[in-house]
Amino acid sequence: MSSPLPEPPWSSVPQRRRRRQLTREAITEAGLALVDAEGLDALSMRRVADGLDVQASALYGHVSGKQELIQLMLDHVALEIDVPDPDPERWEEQLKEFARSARQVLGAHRDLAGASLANIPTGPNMLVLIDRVLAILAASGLPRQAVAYAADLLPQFITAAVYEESLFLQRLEREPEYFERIDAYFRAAPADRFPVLADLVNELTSPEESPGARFEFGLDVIVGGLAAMVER
Amino acid sequence: MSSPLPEPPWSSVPQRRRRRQLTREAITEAGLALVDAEGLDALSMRRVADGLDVQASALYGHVSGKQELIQLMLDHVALEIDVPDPDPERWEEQLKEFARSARQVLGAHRDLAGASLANIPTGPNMLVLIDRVLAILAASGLPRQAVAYAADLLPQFITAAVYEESLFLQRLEREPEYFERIDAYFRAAPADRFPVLADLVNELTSPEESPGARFEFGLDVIVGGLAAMVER
DNA sequence: ACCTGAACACCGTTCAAGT
DNA sequence: ACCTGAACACCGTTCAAGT
Repeated sequence: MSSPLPEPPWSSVPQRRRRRQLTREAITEAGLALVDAEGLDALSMRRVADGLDVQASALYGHVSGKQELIQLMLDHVALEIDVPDPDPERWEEQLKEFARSARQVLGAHRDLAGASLANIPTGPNMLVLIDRVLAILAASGLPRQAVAYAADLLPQFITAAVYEESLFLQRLEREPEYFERIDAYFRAAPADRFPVLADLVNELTSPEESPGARFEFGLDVIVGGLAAMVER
Repeated sequence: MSSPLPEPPWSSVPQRRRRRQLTREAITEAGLALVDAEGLDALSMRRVADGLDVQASALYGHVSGKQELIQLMLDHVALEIDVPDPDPERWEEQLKEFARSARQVLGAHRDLAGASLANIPTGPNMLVLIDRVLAILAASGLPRQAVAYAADLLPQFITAAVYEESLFLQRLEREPEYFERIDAYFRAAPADRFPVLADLVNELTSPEESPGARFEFGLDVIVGGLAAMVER
């Protein structure tokens, strides 16, 4: 058998090399880039692989599957959320500061929040986040079981609220007349069959008077409800 | 050409006829039966069609697609949710009665609640539901904008809470040792890096002392938070 | 009018084969 | 050790063709 010929000098050109080594981090960031660009529905192992110039099956050497990829993405994002160090005098405002930071960070990744609802995140960064939120709650004077439940309720509210906001924004983006359509739908509800709805149609359909007013309302309700439970 | 032969008497046997006419209602119920049996992930146009002994493409003569099917399923379920007639003296307890009924009805259909988060339902039965919940809120003395926002917040809480409960139950069903795994995971968190979490690990991992205690806590927080906003 | 059959453009995941 | 290529068992949706 003849020895293989040496590679001619121009042969290295066509094989465009991958920009970076395939790692869990690279895969995670490619997944986030995809969600940022096109939303959660577009997230597939095949398209993440495309973004890294590899075959989908190559990803399985680094992550166990789509579920783990989503967990890695959520944990990556969790790192950016700010939680203040506990100050027992200001626990209510501090919970709101955490919630606003979480809303901003999560909201920057389209409807990624939906993945957080479907797939309760438990990565290392998420543990740190929970510990820091628990610290604020523990300084509130709430009973211990209430502290534990509140650490579940508040993130659940944040995630659900951000998810619905982002779905709304995404839909508006893809279908600019969407707002007018649901507006018209509510206004078309006959007052004899839907008396209260008809009476409140302006409040139900009017845009938020300030950005995040609806989110701030939910925050006021929940933090206010917790404050009412503090034993005095 | 020869005339076609008459059908022999035994030929009608093998063509097993469909049990009922294909209608939106039949499709909706087949979808619910599938979700009840196997959960939201198993819901596909092809499998719904299988359950009705038709091809998937046949469904598109009755519903515009999977999104509309989900809307029909949610609206079908909404009909079963009880909302009391408004009594201004009891608005707080009445909101809780609605929430408990919604939890029970939604929770009976596995993780269908997830579809309600992803796909904000707006069918006719849902409109009636919103009108009736708004009626209770309108009798509370809350400001009008707060009434409108609360009619969003409360269902959002219910849906998110039921969704997470059902995902947990579903996971327990498929992986009976799941509870012990997350239990061990939380207990393994080192106290020097997660001091508050380690301190509260019993409260975080212990099962609910009574069924729905976690749901009732969220309900207390939200309804209590709303009560604190009533102008007096 | 309503359903079938085939097709199109996708999925997640596995696994033998290559290098 | 790590990636490719091919395969398996699925998706939602469209559309010409049948009855």
